[in-house]
Amino acid sequence: MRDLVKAMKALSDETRLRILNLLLVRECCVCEVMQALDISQTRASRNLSALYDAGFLKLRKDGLWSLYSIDEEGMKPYSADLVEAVRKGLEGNELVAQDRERLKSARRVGAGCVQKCDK
Amino acid sequence: MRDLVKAMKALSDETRLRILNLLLVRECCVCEVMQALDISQTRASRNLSALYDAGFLKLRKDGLWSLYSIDEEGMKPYSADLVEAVRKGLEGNELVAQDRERLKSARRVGAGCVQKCDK
DNA sequence: ATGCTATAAGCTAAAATGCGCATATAGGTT
DNA sequence: AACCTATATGCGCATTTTAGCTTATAGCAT
Repeated sequence: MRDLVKAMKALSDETRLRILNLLLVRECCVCEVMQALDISQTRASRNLSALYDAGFLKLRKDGLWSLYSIDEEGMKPYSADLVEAVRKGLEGNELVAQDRERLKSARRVGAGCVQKCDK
Repeated sequence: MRDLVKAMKALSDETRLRILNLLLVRECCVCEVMQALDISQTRASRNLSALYDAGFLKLRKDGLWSLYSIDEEGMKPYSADLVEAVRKGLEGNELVAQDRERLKSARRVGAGCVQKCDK
């Protein structure tokens, strides 16, 4: 029950739903999320952590980068249903479409991305 | 998006998950929920309203009683998925099993139920 | 009409949450 | 070594949420 409530809480925030939407496209590092959603580093990192703690994401380190992606295999069965419901619920939404669009031009290789992008 | 967040928020609370669990068994009035979960009238009423506002429930009035039930037909497709995920997520949980058990002895016909049960 | 009952709603305090600022950590480069 | 960069975290504050107490509303009975 505790875990279920935690999972639901993780999904009951617009920023985190937008992040999940990005990760439904592909694995992302924190600074790509910052760029695509146009949010601060703190905000991106904290909300990614929340989704991770709730069991939706897995984390892979590559040098300086933390690469988050949806943990298809590892997550609980009901969590997979929740992700599917989110996917359905976000379908046709204007904002998340823009986020996906911006993700295309987001770059992991940017020098000083964090300092430039943070607000 | 707003609606999806609202739906998730509605499900990100233990009391409301327990209420949903009761309604998965059958239609309930507020005072049956009070009895089954052993919670106050205010708490039962407020949390039922939250689930209703989020689009999960329908309401039927019968004299003094407000009868809430899961709005299978009326709810959005993704909401049905969410309810299914909750059902799965609560499976085997001790507390919700007890709640279901207590629901069996909860009575809508009790005289002065609210005054007696409230805490 | 009055009285009783089930539910809803206003007000309030307590608790939880979100996020910015600053700082810490850790991997990379020179 | 010193320095830069991506990410994580402690702290504080503002906002939101929860739930109790009280009161209001509305249906039923007498």
